[in-house]
Amino acid sequence: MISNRDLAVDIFQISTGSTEPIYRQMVEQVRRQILGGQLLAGDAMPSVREVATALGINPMTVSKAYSLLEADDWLVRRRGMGMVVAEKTLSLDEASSRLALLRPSLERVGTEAKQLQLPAEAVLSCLSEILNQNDHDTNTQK
Amino acid sequence: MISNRDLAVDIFQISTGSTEPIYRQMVEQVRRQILGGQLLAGDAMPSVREVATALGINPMTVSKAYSLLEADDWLVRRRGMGMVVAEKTLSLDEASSRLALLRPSLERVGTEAKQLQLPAEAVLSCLSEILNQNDHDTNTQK
Amino acid sequence: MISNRDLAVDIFQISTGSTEPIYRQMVEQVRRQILGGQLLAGDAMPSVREVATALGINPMTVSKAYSLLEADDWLVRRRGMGMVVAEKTLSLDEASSRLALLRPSLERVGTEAKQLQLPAEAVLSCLSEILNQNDHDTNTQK
Amino acid sequence: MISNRDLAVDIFQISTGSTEPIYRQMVEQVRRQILGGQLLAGDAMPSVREVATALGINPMTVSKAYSLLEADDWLVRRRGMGMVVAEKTLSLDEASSRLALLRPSLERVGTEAKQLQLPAEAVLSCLSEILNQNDHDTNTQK
DNA sequence: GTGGTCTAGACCACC
DNA sequence: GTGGTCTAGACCACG
Repeated sequence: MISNRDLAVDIFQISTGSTEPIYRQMVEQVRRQILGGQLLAGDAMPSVREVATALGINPMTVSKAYSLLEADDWLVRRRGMGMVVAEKTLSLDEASSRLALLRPSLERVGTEAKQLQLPAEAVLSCLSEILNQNDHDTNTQK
Repeated sequence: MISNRDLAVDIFQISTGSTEPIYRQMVEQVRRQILGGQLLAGDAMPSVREVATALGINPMTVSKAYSLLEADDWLVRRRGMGMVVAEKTLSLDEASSRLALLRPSLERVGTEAKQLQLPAEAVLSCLSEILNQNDHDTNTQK
Repeated sequence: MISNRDLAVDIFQISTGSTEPIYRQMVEQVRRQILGGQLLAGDAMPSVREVATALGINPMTVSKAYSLLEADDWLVRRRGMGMVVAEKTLSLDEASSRLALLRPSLERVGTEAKQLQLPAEAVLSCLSEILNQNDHDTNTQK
Repeated sequence: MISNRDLAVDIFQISTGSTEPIYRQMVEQVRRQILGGQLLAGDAMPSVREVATALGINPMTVSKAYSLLEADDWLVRRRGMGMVVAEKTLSLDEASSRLALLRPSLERVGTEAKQLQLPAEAVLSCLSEILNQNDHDTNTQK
């Protein structure tokens, strides 16, 4: 069995050291997981308090992220029953569409690699390694 | 001939929309270009005013970035001659060392790709394309 | 001369007794005043702190309203220089379009009047009186 | 014949999307209908369960509204017979008195119309249309 | 139990 | 000076 606490930890990977605000990290992660299909329409999100205690952050920070996601129709509020993943009209089944969402981060890597004068092969093999590691994690986790 | 204005544009790629503070973007970019060898010890940096007008940002922001770079011994202030790239004792000739600096960005791509459920091949080929494009730009630009 | 404090009081008419949250009242009022033409693209909004002290509410409440307005592209944030009315692509010059925005409130009046069994003439003459009073205020104020 | 389910739908016009709490919407609507004479002393109210299922809301919400109405002597609890409209000592036969209860909503329309820069005639004709539509509904319904 | 609102106060980033 | 973020804690509305 998976507790709600684990659910919160599973959904959110927060890095407090980043300049990216916590609430924004949460918003982006939920968006991507909805688009990626890990979070399906109707899935219940862990409650504000659960997430807050699991991640050791303030409930209002979580609430802010949830509110923004609700305002953009990614989540729906069920009165007194928490937040649920909304049914998005737009579907991004096509991997190519989802790839477009990754592009800004890839271009960031591109400029950084260029400035560091790194050969393309080195960068690609390093990324390949990271991606395979992720797959491995996912598989063993199942 | 290349004006200083062009130089400023060449060195700094600022995105005002990002949550990443402008001054930090500038600091990181100079650091990487020194490590990568685009900026060599003794090279003159464009003046605060030139950078500010070229990029349309506040001179104090540029000044802050320069001050931080000076405090970390990446730049040296030459009286009457503006800022100059310092001679760093530590060298990162090894590409592997410089690759380590790129690693955080690569891991960010990794987690985003995983959340978007994107296949590794698609991500790698897209990045490969971006890296080659950059090389091409550099070549034709020369 | 008009102080910024007066500006804040002029733009925002907050009723703390209402069930409508303060920040939402503010959002709606700014939206209507942009649509109505009282607030023009480029106009500077009073600062968060000014509004907060003028209305006697918490700065974060004002900030929340401003953030929501920014998220919906009604306001634009000028770094370090406060918020400014955005240039909306959509124009609602037509009074008929703006009337549509008033419709929910009118229908509320309709159901309430029906439940109170009030004759249409009485309701209309009362509203007419209120509207003329407003015009009068505006004229004498000029 | 009119079922109790229809009765519930007839008495209560609930908008779940509103910021106005559901129970308060219910309280206000019952009050207005008693003052307006649609609900007469001795009339039986539909049961909590009937209202809840008819409107698709939580029974506790209905119960809360009824309790508040009872506390304010608008309804009386008859053992085994549910809630019944009370005999109010105060009477608001005069339309002018009941009009006063509508005034807050009318003033809200006034401020919104002013902010939207709408001409009085347009607002009045739109409201007139709505009021006539209501009358028409009532007549044909009978 | 759920989320929402508001307050008070601290600290940061940017101009 | 500007707005932004986060925390801590109280209270409300709803189920």
